[in-house]
Amino acid sequence: MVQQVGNGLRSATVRTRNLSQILTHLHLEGATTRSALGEVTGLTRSAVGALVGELEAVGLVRELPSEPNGSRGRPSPVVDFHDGASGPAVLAFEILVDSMAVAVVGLGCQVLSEHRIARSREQVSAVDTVRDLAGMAQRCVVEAGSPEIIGAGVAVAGLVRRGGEVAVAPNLGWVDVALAELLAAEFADLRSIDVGNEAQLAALAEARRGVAKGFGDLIYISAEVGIGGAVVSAGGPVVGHGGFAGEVGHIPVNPAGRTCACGAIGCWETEVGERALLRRAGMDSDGGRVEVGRLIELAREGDATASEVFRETAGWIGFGLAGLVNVMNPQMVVLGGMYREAFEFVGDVVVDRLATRVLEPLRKVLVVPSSLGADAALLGAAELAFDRMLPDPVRWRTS
Amino acid sequence: MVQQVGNGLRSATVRTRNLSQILTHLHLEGATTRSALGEVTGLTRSAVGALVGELEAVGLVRELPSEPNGSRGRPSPVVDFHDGASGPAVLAFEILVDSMAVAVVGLGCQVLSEHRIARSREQVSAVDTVRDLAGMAQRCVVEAGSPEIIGAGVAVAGLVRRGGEVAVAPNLGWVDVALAELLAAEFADLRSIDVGNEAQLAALAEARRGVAKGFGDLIYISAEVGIGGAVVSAGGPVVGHGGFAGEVGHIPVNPAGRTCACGAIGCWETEVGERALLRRAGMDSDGGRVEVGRLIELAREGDATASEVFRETAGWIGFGLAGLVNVMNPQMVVLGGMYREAFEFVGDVVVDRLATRVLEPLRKVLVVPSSLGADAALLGAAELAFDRMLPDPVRWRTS
DNA sequence: CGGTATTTGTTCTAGTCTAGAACAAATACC
DNA sequence: GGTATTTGTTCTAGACTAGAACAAATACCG
Repeated sequence: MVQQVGNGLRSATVRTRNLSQILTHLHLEGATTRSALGEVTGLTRSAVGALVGELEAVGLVRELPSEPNGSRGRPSPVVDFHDGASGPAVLAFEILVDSMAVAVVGLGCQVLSEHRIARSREQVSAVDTVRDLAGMAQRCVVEAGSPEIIGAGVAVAGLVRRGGEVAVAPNLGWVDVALAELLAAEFADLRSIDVGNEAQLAALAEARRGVAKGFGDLIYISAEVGIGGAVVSAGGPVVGHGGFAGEVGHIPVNPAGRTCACGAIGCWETEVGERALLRRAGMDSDGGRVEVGRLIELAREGDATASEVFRETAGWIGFGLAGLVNVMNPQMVVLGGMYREAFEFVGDVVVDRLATRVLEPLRKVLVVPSSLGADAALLGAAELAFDRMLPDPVRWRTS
Repeated sequence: MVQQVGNGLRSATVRTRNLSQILTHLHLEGATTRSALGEVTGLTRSAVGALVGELEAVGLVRELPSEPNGSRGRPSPVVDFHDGASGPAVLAFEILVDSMAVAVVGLGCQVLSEHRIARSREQVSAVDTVRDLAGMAQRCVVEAGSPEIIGAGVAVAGLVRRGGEVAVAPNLGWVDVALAELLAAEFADLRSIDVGNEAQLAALAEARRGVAKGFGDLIYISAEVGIGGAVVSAGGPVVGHGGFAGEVGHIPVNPAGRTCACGAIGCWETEVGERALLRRAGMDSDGGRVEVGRLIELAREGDATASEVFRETAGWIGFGLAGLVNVMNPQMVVLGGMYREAFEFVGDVVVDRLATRVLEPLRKVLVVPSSLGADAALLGAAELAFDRMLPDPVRWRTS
């Protein structure tokens, strides 16, 4: 246990934590009654009343008039967030290899507006990317009704340091990009800008609002141009010392395998990446998302070659996942990106492979497609932004 | 973030957390002054005085008279634990394939007495094992001066469920053993008995008191009969959904490899386990610890074959570790067991292999031998026991 | 339709716990 | 011996919730 200096508790801490617990519960679980909030927190009715009163006073929540609910006793009023632009919101940004997205998101992860654009895989500089995002963001904010923006989160396809710099994003052609600073220059009023890796943020979103909600231990596999991943353990992200955890594409799986783009031989990505899939199908390895879509369509049409390609690839997916499952002991593996699209052609083989390669006590692991799909990383970016405010919501709101 | 019901804070929580923070700090960092405890916690002198007073009143700490320390100002008294049997202690048990150990351990992980015995690899039943441990424990307690025993921790070479049952320990021949219950039957007065995997507990000990102290993200490799491992992330253990995380020996590294004892093909253990090492050296694969010791001696004497065997094996160690490092992004990898003994013959090659196979931003990872050595798991078991009491020490002490 | 039962909101006081001021004590320095 | 500095002790103020008492709002029952 890493101990932090200066963490002695005091009355003010009590208040702050209780306010945070109530707001966080509403953020994750949705509107609920004051009475239920008492049960959730274990606090008395008077304490909950005062805490909700304070959150309401600073405009973070609203109390709806109580209505009869068919049971005896005084009905309890419902505590909810404000609709739309009446409450605070965050900006969520997503920068992938062939697309960019911006959303304005309110508490409860209410998407107030969202814009997504495709772009070519030609590598665009960070400066140009941020300029484009700024334009999209302005339009998004206006379209959302110009809510108060309290922060921003950014999901990037690359390795992101804890401080928010993009150390390297090979498929974007970026090295040592201070992305948070570039965005801060465009959005001078933002109080916080946090940057994270897209797979880690997608995992965060699936754990809170997607297929993995309620699962404290999971692995998320992001299969876009590269193979990325993320681990959630005991409800929290495993980011590692530098923030770079999750590079599952570079797990060595075959000492006699192919040379990877990273320079090593036999990485998992050389067997299950987009290029590997297309190569195995005898298609243009550089065919990108379009060719992958074609392959999926061929498989849906019953094309034997396409089906066999997915079967073989699924074997390798299972091969690499077996190691991850043996090491991390997750409840669930969530497949995103192209393996979410192709889940029907790979799911069973992956499960079979895990059944033979994972130790028996660890074998009860669910393998599922992402439910948030293309929005996973964007919602994760929004959560990242909210996580700055939720620990001390009233202070954030009043300063 | 997984939210827990009933976690509202109140005045009593403030007191409990502050008492815990002080005692935990002393447990991990050793005796220090009241004034320094004020700096550590951020609390006022009067608050710290009252908290230390309460810990002293229940016999958990003692305040040594202050002495001039050469600087101006009133010297601050030192807060320390009681010596030896005057303070509370825990029982630490360790059950490996060819040895058993028991220790009596006081706060601050002061080993008051320790007994360790070798035993054959013939599989001994859990019931017989516990009976033997009970005898050892009684002798240990007496030898330690019969301190008050407040709990017990057990490190086992096997897969341990969160609830403390040994799901399977292949090398012990155990399946579904309720070890905590067996021990509870022998030690009716114990307030708690917690069981954990030996690699996870060794990692805990190294992170708190060993070579990895202060490192929040690390990987521990236990190389005994089998290859086990553990991950510590952000200062906390990664145990996974069922508590079974860390089975690094069964990471698949070679699809064309050998059949593992677990039934799969190409597991890491088939290339870096004890039997693999001995096989590669042309020795008796069942030669065990003695033959490994001989191989190390041969290498020390300059035997070219022995050195080459270690070099080749180190390549495989690095091959598998590269995946772990890419996924977990640790600051440090700690090698225990036989690779701690043989570190001088494997360390450099492991580092070289990581340098070529780990992504550049993740490459700054230290590879070091365990400093706690054979005691690591035992001390980890003691920490496990203390972790039951430390969150609410006064309640533990007075009820 | 009035009385009863139940559940929750509001008001208020009691209690816990630390913050911080004021003064005391114990040192080193001049 | 006086001054400066640091920390301990004592005490009151303030923050915050616990919980009692009463009020309000419902459903149920005869």
